Amino acid sequence: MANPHFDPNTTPTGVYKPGRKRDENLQRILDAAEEEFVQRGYRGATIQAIADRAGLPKANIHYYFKSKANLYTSVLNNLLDLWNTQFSQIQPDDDPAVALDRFIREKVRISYTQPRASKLFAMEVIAGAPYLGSYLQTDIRQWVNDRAKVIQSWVDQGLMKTSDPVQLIFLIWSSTQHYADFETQVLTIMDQLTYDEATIEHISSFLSQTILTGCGLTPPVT
Amino acid sequence: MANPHFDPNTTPTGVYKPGRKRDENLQRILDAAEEEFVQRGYRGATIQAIADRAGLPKANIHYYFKSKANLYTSVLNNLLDLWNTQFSQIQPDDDPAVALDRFIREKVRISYTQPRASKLFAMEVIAGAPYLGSYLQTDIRQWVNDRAKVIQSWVDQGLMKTSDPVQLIFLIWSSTQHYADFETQVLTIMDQLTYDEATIEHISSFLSQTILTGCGLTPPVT
DNA sequence: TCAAATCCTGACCAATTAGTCAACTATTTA
DNA sequence: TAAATAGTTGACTAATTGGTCAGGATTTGA
Repeated sequence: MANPHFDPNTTPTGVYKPGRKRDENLQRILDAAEEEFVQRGYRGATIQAIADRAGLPKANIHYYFKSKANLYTSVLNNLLDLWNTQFSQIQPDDDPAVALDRFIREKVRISYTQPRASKLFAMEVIAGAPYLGSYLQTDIRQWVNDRAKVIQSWVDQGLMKTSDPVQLIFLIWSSTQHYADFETQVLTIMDQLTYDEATIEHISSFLSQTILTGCGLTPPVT
Repeated sequence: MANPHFDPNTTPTGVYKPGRKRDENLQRILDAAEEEFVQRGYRGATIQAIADRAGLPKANIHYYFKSKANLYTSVLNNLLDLWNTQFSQIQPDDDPAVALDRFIREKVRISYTQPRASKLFAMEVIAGAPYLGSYLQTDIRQWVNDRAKVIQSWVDQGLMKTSDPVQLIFLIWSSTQHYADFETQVLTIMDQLTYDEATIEHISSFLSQTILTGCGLTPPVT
């Protein structure tokens, strides 16, 4: 069959038939594309470079993704999916010290295991979020507001102190994200080639200790 | 004279003669280039787009900068210069609460007045710092280590607590930088179009309050 | 087994890219 | 004023870009 352009989740006939090399190739391409987009930005990344990295001919990329924009949004959607399934919820009847400590540790761990996802998200937002704009206005805004309400309920119950739950989320967000996004700088300054388990534990404990104390909480013993 | 390529700080004959339209054009180009590099990345930015933004013909850009790489490094150097002249020193005999509060406020203010410089630096580091590598290993590493030593001396004097001065600098760095780099996201979530003086004051106070308390300090009254 | 479905890819194309250059104008200076 | 210097720019080039396409190879299922 001639090559009709199609959505990455459907086959040329529009009927999804799993298996074959499809899944494997899709993953290779998405993986290569993520790395190229992080290193070069959307416009700077080339299909040819993505193809080379994936070990496939360029035309094969266009067999799976109808355009560069389509490939990019697929990578971004992958990232947001991963992200939505990684973080525990926080609840008004949780112990704030335990819940915030767990959140900080989860976030640092993701910076360690999925640094490219963090970096790609950062690149996109810094560039003005041309492809993510609607997510920021709906999903992410909702995500922050929901958590801010829980934190406010803890404050109202007299369990912790903070003058602005939204800024507290930004503080946790930025300080943890930093270890992924500024990996190059952090590792250079810390004289290390890569993060290891001990470093991750050290960073998590430092951030948990400092931020929780800053909110009048006693960090849980771990 | 035919157009010899030359360093942005020398004229075609290699003898600097100030004045004329030179300085004005250089500034227009550097300004336009900074914006394009932030929005599109190094590889994604085009000389044509920079020329259009600066209101000059493309060939004129190449009259002032011999190559795209030369223009990019000029923009980066501009950024590092600005940055080196903006921050107060901190000293072992300073009051840590006052010094850290001032540092946090200076850093937030620069995120507000110079967001593009912060963003460009972030893009470069996220992409792996291909053009900044040596600065990270020398200047910036030194900058962090010097300040870490001062903080450690405060800890040793019993004036404050922190388990790791380097991580504390990262915490201040990341949480303040966040308001420049993630401007788009922060403004969306906070339901604002731009930062204003009141917001900057609110953010600075929140960060100072939380981080200083986290280090066992009492934030100075402002 | 064999036809349909899926997958693969070299060759091609129009548009865009960074960079060049020669010919020009404008300004300075002696 | 005239020669030297500085600044300007349209037209060009070779290389690269995202995307197309025809035709072939491989896999599947009835």
